[in-house]
Amino acid sequence: MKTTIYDIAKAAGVSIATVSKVINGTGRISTETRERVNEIMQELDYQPSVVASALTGKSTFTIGLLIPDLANPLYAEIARSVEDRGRELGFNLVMCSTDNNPRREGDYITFLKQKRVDGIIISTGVSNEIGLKNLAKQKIPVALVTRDIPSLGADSVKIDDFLGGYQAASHLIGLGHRHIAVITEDLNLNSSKERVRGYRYALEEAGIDGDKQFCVESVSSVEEGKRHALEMLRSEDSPTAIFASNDLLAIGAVQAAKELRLTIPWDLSVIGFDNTLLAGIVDPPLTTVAQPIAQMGRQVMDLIIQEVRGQKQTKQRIVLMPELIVRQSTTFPRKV
Amino acid sequence: MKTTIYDIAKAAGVSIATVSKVINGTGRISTETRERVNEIMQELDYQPSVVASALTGKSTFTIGLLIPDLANPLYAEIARSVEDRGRELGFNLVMCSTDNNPRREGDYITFLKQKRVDGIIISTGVSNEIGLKNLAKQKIPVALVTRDIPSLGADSVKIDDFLGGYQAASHLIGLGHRHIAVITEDLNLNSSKERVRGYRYALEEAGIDGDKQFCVESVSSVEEGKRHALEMLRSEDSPTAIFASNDLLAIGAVQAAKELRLTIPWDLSVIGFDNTLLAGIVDPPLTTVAQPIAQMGRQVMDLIIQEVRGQKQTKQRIVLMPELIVRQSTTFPRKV
DNA sequence: TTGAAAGCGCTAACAG
DNA sequence: CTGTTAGCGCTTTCAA
Repeated sequence: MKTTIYDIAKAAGVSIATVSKVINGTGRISTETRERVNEIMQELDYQPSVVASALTGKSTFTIGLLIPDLANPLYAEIARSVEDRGRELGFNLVMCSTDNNPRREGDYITFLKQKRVDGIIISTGVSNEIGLKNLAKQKIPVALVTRDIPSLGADSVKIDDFLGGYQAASHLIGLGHRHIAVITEDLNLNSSKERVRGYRYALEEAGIDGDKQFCVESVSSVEEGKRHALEMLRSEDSPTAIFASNDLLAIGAVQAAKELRLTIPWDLSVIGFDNTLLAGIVDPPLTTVAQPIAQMGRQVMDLIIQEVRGQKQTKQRIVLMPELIVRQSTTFPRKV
Repeated sequence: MKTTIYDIAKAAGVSIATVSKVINGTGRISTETRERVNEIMQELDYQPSVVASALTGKSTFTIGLLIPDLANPLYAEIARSVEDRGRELGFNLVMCSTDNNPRREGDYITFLKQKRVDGIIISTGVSNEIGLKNLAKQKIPVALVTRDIPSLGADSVKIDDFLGGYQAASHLIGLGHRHIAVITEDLNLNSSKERVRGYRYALEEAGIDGDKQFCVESVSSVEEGKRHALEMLRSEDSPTAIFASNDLLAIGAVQAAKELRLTIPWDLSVIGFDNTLLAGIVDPPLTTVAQPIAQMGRQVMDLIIQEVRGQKQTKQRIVLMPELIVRQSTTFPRKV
């Protein structure tokens, strides 16, 4: 049998109440008994059950994290930073990869509710908002990273996607590009939409007709990015630069260019988004718009824990600035 | 207040025992009452508390996963497949990135014990074996992926690392290489040791003196791999090929070669290990030894769940075969 | 400073 | 087929 608080109490010759108090540092206990109890707990390798303690109304000390796909480096990196901050604060993370599948999302949310997690962090794509609103109604703390759902009124941490798109396009325009295509992830995502909007804004500012540029929506994967890029590059008026709304797609574009024997950046400039591990590894290294991933993960965890602890009166929306990282996949256009 | 089994019982005009039975499908309940109870649970959006149910001795339906680093694609991919199988079976995963830090490992194990997880899957590096043996003593199911600790006698799923190393070296030797350096991860890891052993075996078989080859131990990262490769390549008798014990290190080697203006594979062949997402993305695409990651994740989860359910009498060690994936980072040596 | 006892939400005999 | 009841391990008044 697992050793319980009763075993400790008996061995120490005190009541379970006393043991409970020394565990939690509550009430007033004589140094003497405290020490004795502590020793005994050590000896018996006693681990208080958070299951039992949670049943009495305390925290479960676990947070759920919903992301599209753990195998996608962006989300793995986010998860890692969230996990780290959680550990520092004494909370564990249960991982939920949804593949942006609303059904799976729902299933996970149900699981998490049944487990009575203290809060849920959401970074997943096209959330079934109904489910989320329900959470809010049930007073389960929710926080968003990487995205925001304005109508939800939840804590959130994200970058200014509009600005990111703007920076990317401006960089290209500054280099002299006038014919800039975009491959974007699902436009139902606010973040994607904003990135494209920023891009368009930069175009307009430069007097370029945005409507005449290629703009395709793509599933977020290297293969699909490649497929779309190939199509673009094979067309009559192929672009001199491609702005991809994330690194995966950008890498697809790079591969497409190679397949067509185009040299990057001379024959084609490519700019990505996110600055994941991958961006530094492709050849040539990818110019991209960086999200401060580590910081974002840390901050959402902080937000949600504050919420859990009831230390917060107001929700907050934190917006961080993206940063253009210039590497070697962009340069001035060779052709006019 | 959260709705409880009592609320349902009252609303349905039955006892909580009855409700419990319909929830769990135990006992004999009339179709009529079952339906009524089910309806009410729906209406009230009732979620049975696994916290409470766990306290009565049932499962917590959560498994802990210890890995070195979630941000490392290999482990992210493993985690993903473990997670997927878990979901199918009704289990959640709590993520623990240890950075191979024994202290952190210990902390996580303590957390997991307190949460009363049903089992722990371990893929982390230099585990403090004492902690693990303790788990076994406390009858907490443990399973290993990617690695094995013979003295532990636990379930495990891994590939034949020796064979993998042998395949890698044989491939290179077959191409005509005679001067093959190796950059390996921490040799305290059994898997690394085996890979190197396999490599040496192939060398001997071909009558090559293994002792005269470079062999450096490196921290597992692109940067460190690069640093070591640079050193090798700058030396007098630089190798014509490098065998790296994982893709990260291999990529470092690729970058080193580029920095020295060596063309891969013509001036230098590089072969990696693991076949992560990265292998297909570097330029040139990496020849590497693949681990069947998805399958491994699935199988450990299966093993540990069987253990949890008490459906197993004997532990088992599952050894899968690695597979050489030839891409474009290897060819015959140009220089003699 | 300590302890007795009620209760958290649910399961599992055991009775009816 | 259904209900009563005694726990599961811990927290928290409330007395002592």
